[in-house]
Amino acid sequence: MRRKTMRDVSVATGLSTYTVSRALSGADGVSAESRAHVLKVAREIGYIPNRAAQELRRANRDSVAVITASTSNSYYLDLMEGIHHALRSTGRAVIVGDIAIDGVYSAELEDQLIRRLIESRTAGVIATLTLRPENLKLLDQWDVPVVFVDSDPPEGAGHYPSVTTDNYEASLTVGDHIASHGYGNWLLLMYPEKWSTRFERERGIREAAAKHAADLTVVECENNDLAAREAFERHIEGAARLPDVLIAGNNPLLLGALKLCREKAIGIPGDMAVVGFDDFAWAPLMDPPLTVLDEDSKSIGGRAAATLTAIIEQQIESEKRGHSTKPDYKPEYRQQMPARLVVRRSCGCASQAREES
Amino acid sequence: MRRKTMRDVSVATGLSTYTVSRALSGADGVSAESRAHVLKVAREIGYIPNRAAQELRRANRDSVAVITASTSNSYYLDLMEGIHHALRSTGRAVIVGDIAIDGVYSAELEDQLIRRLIESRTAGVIATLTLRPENLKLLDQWDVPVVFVDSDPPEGAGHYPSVTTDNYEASLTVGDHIASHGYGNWLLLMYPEKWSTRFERERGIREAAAKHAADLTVVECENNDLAAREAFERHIEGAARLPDVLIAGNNPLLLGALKLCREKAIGIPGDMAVVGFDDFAWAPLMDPPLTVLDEDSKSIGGRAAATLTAIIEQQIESEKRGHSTKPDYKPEYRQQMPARLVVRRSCGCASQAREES
DNA sequence: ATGGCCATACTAAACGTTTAGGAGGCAGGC
DNA sequence: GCCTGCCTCCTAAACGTTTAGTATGGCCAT
Repeated sequence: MRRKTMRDVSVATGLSTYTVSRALSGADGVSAESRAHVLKVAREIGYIPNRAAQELRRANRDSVAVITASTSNSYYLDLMEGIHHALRSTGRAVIVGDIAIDGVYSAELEDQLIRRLIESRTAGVIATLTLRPENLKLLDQWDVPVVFVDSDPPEGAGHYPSVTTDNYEASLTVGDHIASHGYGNWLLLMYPEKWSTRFERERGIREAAAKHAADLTVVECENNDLAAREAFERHIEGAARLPDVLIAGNNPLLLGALKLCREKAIGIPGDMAVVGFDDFAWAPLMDPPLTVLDEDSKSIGGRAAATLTAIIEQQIESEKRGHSTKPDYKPEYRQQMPARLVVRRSCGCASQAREES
Repeated sequence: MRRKTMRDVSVATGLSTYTVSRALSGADGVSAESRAHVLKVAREIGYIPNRAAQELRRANRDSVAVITASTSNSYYLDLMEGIHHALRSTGRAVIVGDIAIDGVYSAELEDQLIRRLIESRTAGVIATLTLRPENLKLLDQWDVPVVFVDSDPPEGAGHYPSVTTDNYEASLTVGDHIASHGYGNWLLLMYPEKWSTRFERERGIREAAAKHAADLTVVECENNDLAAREAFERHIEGAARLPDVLIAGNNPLLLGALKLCREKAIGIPGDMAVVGFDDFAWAPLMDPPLTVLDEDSKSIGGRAAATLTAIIEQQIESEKRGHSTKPDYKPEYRQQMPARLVVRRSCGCASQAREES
């Protein structure tokens, strides 16, 4: 059975493709009867429009891309849920582009993906990591709006919208809390700078350490649990004694470190306290329950998607009026969401019993 | 700056669009010099092809969609990683369509998504749940191949490819293991039938219970932790005593049940043993470490993507030869992957010490 | 010379929509 | 009767590619 085109509907109804098009799209210039007739016939013969043709003709872009690298971190799930949820009502499809190979970021993949997104005239991009400046420039040339989520634009592109946790504030909170336990020897386990949340998180912890006169060591490793485990092991083998407290930069790193603790029978919080970033479903059930800094990933994702949608809509509007078609990045699109310290027991707090489930 | 089209390259090189097209696509019929010249000029003026036009003209579909519902289950992460990994080399983009609203499957959303996928002439579909028969028929009419992953085709569509864990075998293994502990009173907590893995899992457990003369109760709840918690609570309130062992149908349900155990101070495995389906990163670190049936989600995802790719390629081949363009579903595309019981301590096994990290 | 063959390149017609520019008909006001 | 304005609908030209059909020139064998 040959695919039905608009011409088929046109022939079957005896109306021109003009009328069919207007009827199906809900535009005016068509009588109520004609419209009803067209809709009926279209349904009967199983006509489904061809988006490639639509897009070509009206030069409208209608899907949104999310760029991720290494989604092994479970907070991506919430982020994605937030994004999907917010985008649902706009009718835009979500294209997920992962630019990591076996968990490691690849610049080449990033270039390929960006090119591909431009080829398919993507309506907008949500980036979960800092993009290369060349690629950002390319997207700008093609008027594709970009919103950074839980990450920042590259150096010198500060006007781009971004939705992040207020990581600096958050880290200060973490630092203050562990200082309140009297720990003087801190170890911060951190992922690479490619994920730019590192800057503010590290700055906050450093500042808190200085404020509370604590010794701070920062250890960097790749963004996955195996690397974290190894880096942590190397560190404690080289050190005279265990740190008082381990601060894990995110979940995969926390996992790696805890695996080593389990293996080496390092008691938590007895031998060493532990604090992490990003809450996750199983944290309250761990042994001991983990104290973590919770960011509301779902809201962050939703907010980012909503911001992107607003920019796209505004762009479409101004295009209609013949104005510039560059995305309009308003300062208020740079948003920081508060985080919340979820105190459980791994930090050394006694029996914070049952907080939220 | 106006967007560059192929015509611009044509003018700038003094060659026809025919030559430019062939040069860029790497087809023959173009001299080496011309090709080099075209490539150089195209790069210089910043030409990027328009996919809508390409797709329209060559009627080729080139992205692949993954249909999910409620991705709160973390095994989706591995599944997706496998899919992305396998699809990377094919150059096909991945479109993720989530058809759940606030964690609950929506048929209406399914219909919308399917229509949209046909509109954009998607090359193929990976479904993580059983689709509605109407939608499957629609996809078939439009020659869009579908592969089910960790789920089955609907009734009467048994010839569709699917990649699943051998859930029946797996459940028998689980049943045998818990029977070996001497438990005689089993509780199975299960998600709705919309996720079709339920059938085989339940069948296996039922059969094992019968074989070992154990009492089995099956409790159904929505596919999320809150619902599981509530259903489990209602059950134990209505029952004379705790079951000897709780078998959780998947991770979210396991999480919900464990939360209640923690709250009610139900000791595991002392008061009640626990076994789950689907391993996850934190399971070995739980208190006690969880005994679960591990399915290799990443491989399953990869296998499904590879199968789909094979079908698509074959379809393109046969189209070239003017043959039928229906997807060719070979029987061997129905694949079952073995699962592996990861014995830790929640089942009652003593100190299975340190298995894989 | 002539014819055949190959490599290279061009022209123009698609692909399936949307939409600018009109055409026709009808109603109302002069 | 004629003009004007308003609906409704049509014709035909885009949108940016790919490709069938064709042309040109060079080379080689006859």
